[in-house]
Amino acid sequence: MTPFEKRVVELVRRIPPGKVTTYGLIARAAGLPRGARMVGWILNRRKFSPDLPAHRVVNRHGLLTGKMHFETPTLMAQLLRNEGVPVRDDRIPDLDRYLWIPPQTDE
DNA sequence: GGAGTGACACGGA
DNA sequence: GTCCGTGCCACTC
Repeated sequence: MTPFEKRVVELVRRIPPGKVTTYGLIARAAGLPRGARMVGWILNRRKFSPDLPAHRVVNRHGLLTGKMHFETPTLMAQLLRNEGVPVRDDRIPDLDRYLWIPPQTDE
């Protein structure tokens, strides 16, 4: 459990329902501006824990790239819709509208 | 030690 | 909006 992983988990847990954020933003907020891939890697290891709403994390295009890593390929989009986030064709049309900017934890 | 890979981002066409 | 090439950090052969 590296400090970076902790920050990523903390940030993801802080994402309010009905909102989503991107790997790049989380990576940057966690202190690794170029570590977007690491975020996905960490979430993949942590899988989908109740304390880790990974379904609220999408890529910069609003595409649900991580859906394949959930219990079912449709679970991710299902959870988002359940929180009020419209999902069309495995992506969020109005991403900018539901985007949540994570706070800097790199103090 | 080196090469390949991944839930990505960015710039250019 | 899309596709392609490059850079990024950490992990696994």
